[in-house]
Amino acid sequence: MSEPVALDLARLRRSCSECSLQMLCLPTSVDGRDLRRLDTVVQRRKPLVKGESLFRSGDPLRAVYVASEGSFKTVVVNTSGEEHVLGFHLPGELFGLDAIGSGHHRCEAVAMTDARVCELPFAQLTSIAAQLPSLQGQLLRVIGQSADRDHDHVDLLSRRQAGERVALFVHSLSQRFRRIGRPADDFQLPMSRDEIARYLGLVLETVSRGFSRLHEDGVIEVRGRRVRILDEEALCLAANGGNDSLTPQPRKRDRA
Amino acid sequence: MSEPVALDLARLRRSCSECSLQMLCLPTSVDGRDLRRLDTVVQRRKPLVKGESLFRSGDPLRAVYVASEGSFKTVVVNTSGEEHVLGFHLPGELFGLDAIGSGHHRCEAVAMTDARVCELPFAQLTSIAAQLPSLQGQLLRVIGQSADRDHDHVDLLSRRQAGERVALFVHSLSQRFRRIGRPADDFQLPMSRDEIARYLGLVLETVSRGFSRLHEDGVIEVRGRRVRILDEEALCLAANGGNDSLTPQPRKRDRA
DNA sequence: CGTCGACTTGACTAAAATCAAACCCGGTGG
DNA sequence: CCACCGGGTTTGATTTTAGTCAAGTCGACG
Repeated sequence: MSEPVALDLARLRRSCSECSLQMLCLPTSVDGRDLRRLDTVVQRRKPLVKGESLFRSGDPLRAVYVASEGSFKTVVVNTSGEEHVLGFHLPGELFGLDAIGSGHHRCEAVAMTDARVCELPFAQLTSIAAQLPSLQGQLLRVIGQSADRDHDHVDLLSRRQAGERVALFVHSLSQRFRRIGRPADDFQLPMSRDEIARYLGLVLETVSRGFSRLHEDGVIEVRGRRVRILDEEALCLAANGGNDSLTPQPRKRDRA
Repeated sequence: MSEPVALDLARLRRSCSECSLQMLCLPTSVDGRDLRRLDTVVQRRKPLVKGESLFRSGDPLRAVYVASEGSFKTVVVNTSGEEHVLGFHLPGELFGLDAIGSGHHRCEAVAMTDARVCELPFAQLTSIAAQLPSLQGQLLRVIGQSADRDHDHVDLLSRRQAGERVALFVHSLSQRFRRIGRPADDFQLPMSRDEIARYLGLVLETVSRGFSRLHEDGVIEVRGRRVRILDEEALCLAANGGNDSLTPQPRKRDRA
């Protein structure tokens, strides 16, 4: 009975090895038949090119998604035509959950780079979850984690100082890179300054100045979208309003 | 077969008639035995006095809550000691879902007025949901709606102009009052200016000025916490950056 | 090698935070 | 009944901050 299970596990792990959904796709206690059934749910999708939309505001909830390659942003455009970025989604992070409440997507998902996604049809997912308690639990947890990210976003937006927002953004992005198994102190930003700005509730110039400031304070190294974290502790400090000490007086002081 | 069901429904409806969880507690297609089982989950809790906490940051997930009387706020205090308000919870609105992702609460829930809550132990809720597909669906939906509220909050915080945030806040609060069966154009705010400010990412003086401005523009009537909406359309307009037209030039113009 | 888009930097302006003073209102006690 | 708190709120004057406008710079790509 455990022979075919091992095979299925190996295959699934191979296809989703870097995926945040491992814990969703591979509940700890499921037998071979369940696993095989689960396997049928995950669908490969054709690749998307940079700028292409995966779903749009108003689309009915069909599936939730995970990028296996590339990154996405979810955005809303308000009545005045401004675009707000609700979230960034790195490879391996689940997104598209925004439609669960109403049955329709409230935002648009756009590929920030060429990308490839796995699609999990929602109806099938829930119907299988109904028969598989461990999957139900995992599903709830993953949804909850997505809500946690929204809370982090709110926390970010509530910071008064623009510099704090930028620092916290860099730091949390770093953490997320670590979680998906990539270097946390040296990475390439998949998004533009403008997109960061629309995520942080700032304008792009202010974001740029934030990066520059962190750079000249020796906290990070920035060249365009390439970021390297030199002093994580200082970064945390800067994210919590502690960077006053670095260039304290606005008076004519070079540094230290 | 339909006789005993009708009785249970009547009793449940009576106890939760104003409750947003009606659709969770009363799935459309459940038989009498299921209903009775669900009934056992909901627990009445002793009343809380103003300022009392229902749960604190770090507490393990035990239950989710609905106030039957009174209102709550959920807050986080960051490292610098500032308190951010993550959400306001009117009677009938579900809260406490923030712990689903990690198993621990990430924020603190405080009664803004004397209050009374219903408690839904989470473990029981999910185990029953596992046997009751319609309840599982309702549970997901309610969680999704909670995420929708977070998105609205993000949307609010992304607005550039302080006036827009205040206007949008008043408007969305008005909608929520309507949904719980209270007058949407004449209500008492359960929270202070300071709490609103911490929710909107502003300082209390700015919030106060926002209210005053809406008042003198004839959009709402404000006296302390009493709010009456005079012109809903103008309120929506103000929430979307359209109130420039009311007092356009900063030059020395009295009004119209 | 030139062009274009993304990013940086600077000077100025608009907006919100801060600091500080009144105000209003509900409650208390003379 | 009225004087007097005291908290929450409003309002005003000033300072700080981020937004705006406008040049530049950098780098990728044809």
